[in-house]
Amino acid sequence: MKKDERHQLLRKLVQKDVITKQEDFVDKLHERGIEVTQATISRDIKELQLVKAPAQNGGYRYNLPPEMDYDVSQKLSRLMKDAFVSIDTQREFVLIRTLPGNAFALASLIEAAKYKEMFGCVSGDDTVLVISRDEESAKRLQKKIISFI
Amino acid sequence: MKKDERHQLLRKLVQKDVITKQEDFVDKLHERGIEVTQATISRDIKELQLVKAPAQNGGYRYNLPPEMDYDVSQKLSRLMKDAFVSIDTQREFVLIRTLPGNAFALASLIEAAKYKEMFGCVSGDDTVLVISRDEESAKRLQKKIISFI
DNA sequence: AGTGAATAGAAATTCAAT
DNA sequence: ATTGAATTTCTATTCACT
Repeated sequence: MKKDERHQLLRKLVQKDVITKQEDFVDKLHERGIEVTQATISRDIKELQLVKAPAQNGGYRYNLPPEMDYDVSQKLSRLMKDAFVSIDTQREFVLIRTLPGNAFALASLIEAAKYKEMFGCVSGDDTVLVISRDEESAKRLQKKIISFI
Repeated sequence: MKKDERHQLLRKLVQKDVITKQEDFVDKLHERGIEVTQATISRDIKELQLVKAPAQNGGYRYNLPPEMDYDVSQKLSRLMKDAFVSIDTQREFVLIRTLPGNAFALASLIEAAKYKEMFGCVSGDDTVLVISRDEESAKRLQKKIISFI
C-alpha cells in the first residue's frame, strides 16, 4: 500500500473512530491487513498535521487539522470540479489553469481559505499563480487544492 | 500563583512564543520566577485543551484550541460586557442573568459559538439557561462564558 | 484542590536497510 | 523516498503530601 493511500485512510479513520493514541491507528490498519509500525504512524501524523487534542470527556483524541470555513470549502469544491484544468508547481510557485474567465473567482476563494503555506496569490483570466513560502509548501498546497476535485 | 492565573499566562505565552514542548512552558514560567514542573504543565494543557500541532516548517507547536468565529467572539464580548448580570451552575445547567431584554440575543450568540459542551440553550427575557452534557461541562462553560467579560 | 517526584506510557527520531 | 527496530525524548499518570 502506497503512502498516499494510507494517508487517505488515516484521514477517514480519524473522523469515524475515536483514536486516542498512535497504536490505535496501528491496530485499525492491522485489522485491514495493513502492517505498519508506530514509527510510520508518527510520521504520517506529522505530514497530515493531525493533532492530539484533549477531549471534552477527559481523554484524548486525534483530530483533523482545523478546517477552513465550510462555506469556502463548498465553493472551492464546486468551482474546482467545474473550472479546473491543470495544476503544477515550480519551486515555491503553484500554477493553476482554469477555464477562461474563472481564475479570478478561484483566486478569491484560495485567498479566503487562508492557507498557512500561502504568501500571496495573483490571477489572470485563466491562470492563478500562488506564491508560497518554499518548495515544500508549494507541494503541500498542490495536494490540498487537487483534493477538491 | 493560582492555577487560573497560570492558565491565563499559558494562553498568552502559547500565542506569543513558539512552544514546542512542555518543558518550554516550564522554562518560560521559570524566567518569570514561577516554579512549576512538567507534570503540572501537562495537566494545564489538558484543561486548557491546548494541542500540539505539527507546524508548517517541520517542527511542532502548541496551539490554542480552534476558536469560534472571530465575528461571534466579538459580539459575545460586547454583549457580555454590556448586559451581563450573573452566572451560576447547578448540576449540568448554566444559568445566566442579563439585563432585561438581552437574554435572547445572548442565547443566539451562545448557540452560534457551537460549544462542544453544550446540548441546548433556552432563553427568557433576562435569563439564559444552557443545558450541558454534565456537571464538568457546565463548569467549563461557565469559565468560558465569564472570560468574555 | 493542586502539586511535585517518580514512573509508566506514548510519540518522535536515529540508524540501518531497502 | 519509505520503512521498522531500537532508542531517545516527551507526555501523562500515579502516588504521596499538603
